[in-house]
Amino acid sequence: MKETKKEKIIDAAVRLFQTQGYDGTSVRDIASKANVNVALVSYHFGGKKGLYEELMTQFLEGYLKVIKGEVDKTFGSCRDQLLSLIHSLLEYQSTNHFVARMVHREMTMDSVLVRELMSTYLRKEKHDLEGLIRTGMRRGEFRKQAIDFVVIHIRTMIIMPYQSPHYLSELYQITTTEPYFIDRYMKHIRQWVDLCLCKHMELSTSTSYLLPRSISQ
Amino acid sequence: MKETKKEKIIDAAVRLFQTQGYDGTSVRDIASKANVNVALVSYHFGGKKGLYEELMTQFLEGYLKVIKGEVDKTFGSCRDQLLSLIHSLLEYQSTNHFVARMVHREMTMDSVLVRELMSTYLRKEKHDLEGLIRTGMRRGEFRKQAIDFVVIHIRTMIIMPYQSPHYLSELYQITTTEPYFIDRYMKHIRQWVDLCLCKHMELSTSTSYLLPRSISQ
Amino acid sequence: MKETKKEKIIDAAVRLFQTQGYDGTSVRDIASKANVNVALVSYHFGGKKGLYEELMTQFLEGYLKVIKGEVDKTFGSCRDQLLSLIHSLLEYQSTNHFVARMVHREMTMDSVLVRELMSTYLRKEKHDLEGLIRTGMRRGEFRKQAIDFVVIHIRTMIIMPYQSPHYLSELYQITTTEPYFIDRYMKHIRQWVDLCLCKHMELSTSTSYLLPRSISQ
Amino acid sequence: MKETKKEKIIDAAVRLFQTQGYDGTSVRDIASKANVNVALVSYHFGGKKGLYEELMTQFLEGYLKVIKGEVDKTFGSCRDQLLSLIHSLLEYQSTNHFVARMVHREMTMDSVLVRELMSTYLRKEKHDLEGLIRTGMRRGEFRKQAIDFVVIHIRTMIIMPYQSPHYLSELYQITTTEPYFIDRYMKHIRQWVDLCLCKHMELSTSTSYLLPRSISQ
DNA sequence: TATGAATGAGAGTTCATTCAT
DNA sequence: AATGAATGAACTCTCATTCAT
Repeated sequence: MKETKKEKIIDAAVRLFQTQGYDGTSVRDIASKANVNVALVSYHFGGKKGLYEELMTQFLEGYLKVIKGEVDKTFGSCRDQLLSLIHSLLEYQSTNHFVARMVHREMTMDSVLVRELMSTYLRKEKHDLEGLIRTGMRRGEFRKQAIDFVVIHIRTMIIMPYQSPHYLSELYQITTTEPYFIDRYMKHIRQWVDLCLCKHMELSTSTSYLLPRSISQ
Repeated sequence: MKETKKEKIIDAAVRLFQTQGYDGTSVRDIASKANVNVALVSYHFGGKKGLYEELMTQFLEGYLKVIKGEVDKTFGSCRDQLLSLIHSLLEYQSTNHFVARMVHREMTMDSVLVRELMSTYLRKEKHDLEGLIRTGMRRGEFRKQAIDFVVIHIRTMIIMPYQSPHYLSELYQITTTEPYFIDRYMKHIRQWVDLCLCKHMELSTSTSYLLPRSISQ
Repeated sequence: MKETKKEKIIDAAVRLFQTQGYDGTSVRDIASKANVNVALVSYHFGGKKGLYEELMTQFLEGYLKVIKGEVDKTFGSCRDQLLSLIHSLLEYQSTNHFVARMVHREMTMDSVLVRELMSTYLRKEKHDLEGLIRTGMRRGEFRKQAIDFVVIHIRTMIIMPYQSPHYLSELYQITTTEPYFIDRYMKHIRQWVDLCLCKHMELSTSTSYLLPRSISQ
Repeated sequence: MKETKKEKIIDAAVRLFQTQGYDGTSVRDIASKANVNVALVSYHFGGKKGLYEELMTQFLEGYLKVIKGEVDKTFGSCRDQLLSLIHSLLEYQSTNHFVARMVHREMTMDSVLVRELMSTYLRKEKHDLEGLIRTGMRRGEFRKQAIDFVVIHIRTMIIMPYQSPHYLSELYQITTTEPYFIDRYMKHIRQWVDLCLCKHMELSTSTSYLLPRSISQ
């Protein structure tokens, strides 16, 4: 057996949580989709809630790690760093798109866990994004404006394709997992960054930013 | 009794669905919060599902009606019409912010109902938004660019404050229901419209668009 | 309105009890089939149980009355009287075949009511049937044999077509309500009476008994 | 534990269905009579309906098997074979008298399941009984007469003691499960067969038919 | 006489979890 | 590590009935 039973449970859970939500998915659903005994969920994860929390934190930890990795890089411009960060987060979510979707939906719930996760993970995300924008403004790269809405706007753009993929695919036949989606979407984002965020004179001259080869436009 | 029991049920349901999600809310929760007998939910709405569907369609119908109302108005510019439309939709959601939040979350589920609602309601929303943008481009008001992402971007901005209000309030102390939130948020959106959507020369000259007094900037 | 609402309820109840049994039929079923408000059942009959008991006793009272009417007639022979009695009971059940079916099924339940009805009604039926058979034996018309089984056998034959009409129609395409069924069935019963009950020498001579014209063989 | 919990459920269900009917019995009744958790009924039988169907089909399958066993035997006369068949069916029902009573009552309902069971099981019963009677007529053992009513009559006699045992015990103090009941009842049936079914000349000579010792008269 | 709203009780089923094996 | 049996709690919904109108 290639995949351990524990992994099979995770895979099944992710897929079901993503489609039906946490409360809409039963342990039996998961077990039967994973071809595994029901009791195993409790055995391996200490129950449905444990499995759920593991999925949430794993995703968010990876998410944070991506941010940290990008923030630690040295870039010529804040603009390029921001675009690289956004790109990496899109790729991370694309790789784990089922979990991503699940996490984004569950994060709209009003529970103790969600509040905790926000404090633990999203606060860091907020902090790092704000730091980046603030630096850009200080350096004169970005236009001065209310920082809150800018950060929120950026975050919304990052998350949207994996929060409403169903909407995109149903109404626009856009599959957020297909190879070139991120490239196309990045073009849109880059435009936003250059027009809305950066100071205007620079906008026509600087057209490229450094990226790993694989995601070059 | 001022509020009929049927209305009390709706109010309770909206509040609970919004916080815990549809599957996370039990009929008994609703009934007890509404100070009403459990059986009354089935009596008035034909069950939990019926109540849920009524809430969803009611909200979406009202949403569409707002769009229709705005599209039928005559404006000097597409820009002003777009901004007025966005503003009205924000106000509509603000008035029904509990339902709005519930609907936006449930719309990320993968169910037959959601698919139907998308076809019935969101397809119209998409159609009208696209029409508006396309007209603006034809008239030379808006810059030519991929229409898909533009529409999606606009929709995302409209919806975001009521899809993730919890995030905003928890991390930014932004209450999306407070009186001036819409004004502040509109300023941000207007900036986006002028910078990203409109052709640049005009951007510094036209600064106002017609709105009812109450929402003047 | 030709039929009063009370009668409409009775009709609907009879049809439903007959098909689904008492416990399998809800007051709402009855009311909706009768196009009548649910509360009317309680109003007119003091509840589902009251309606049920009224149907049961009405049928059984009529049943007893038929027996009494036949027993009081004067016949030349016990054989003819027995056959006339059987015939009348078949006709009575045929006229009220829905109630008949319902009563016969419900009579196989084990409840206080059933026990009471047995004591009140079926005991009389038993008494009269036994009397008739006993007289026939005393007069030398009927062969002497265990009276218990004979009476039970006769009763079973009387009841069978309305206790298992569904069986007959499903497997034999015999409709127990069609005009000539009773005639055909009586021929069978008469054969049984003549062969099994009567002394043999007489069997070929006496061939007819007095009946209303319509059911003449 | 001698009896498994599954068996305990079956026993309790049979007893309750028999007394109160299927619709009159609740799963909780069954579980509490069986000293078992309510959920176990759904676990083992997939719900009340599943349990019910299992009981029905199990009984009817056994019933058919008895018929098949008798039909396959070789007898000197059709009369003896018929009597042996009837005897075996009485014994089978006597052994499972609770289920028998339940099945016979439920078979008078008008449901999809009943229609299916009739097609599946009772059609075979009808076929075999008809075959036996027809052979008897061809061989000259049985008097020629309408075969339908004969078969129905026989079936009615076979079933009656277990369809209306309550009637018998209440009004006649006849317990259909007591050891000698079948013997006494068989005497009555044999009389019917000899008088009504067989040709008359033979009736006084042939008085016995081969049976296993245990049921010799 | 008739009704729609409302109710408490109980229906059958599913839930996540535990336990002995 | 893995399982099938078993459980108590909770689920949604329907039940027959009552009540004010």
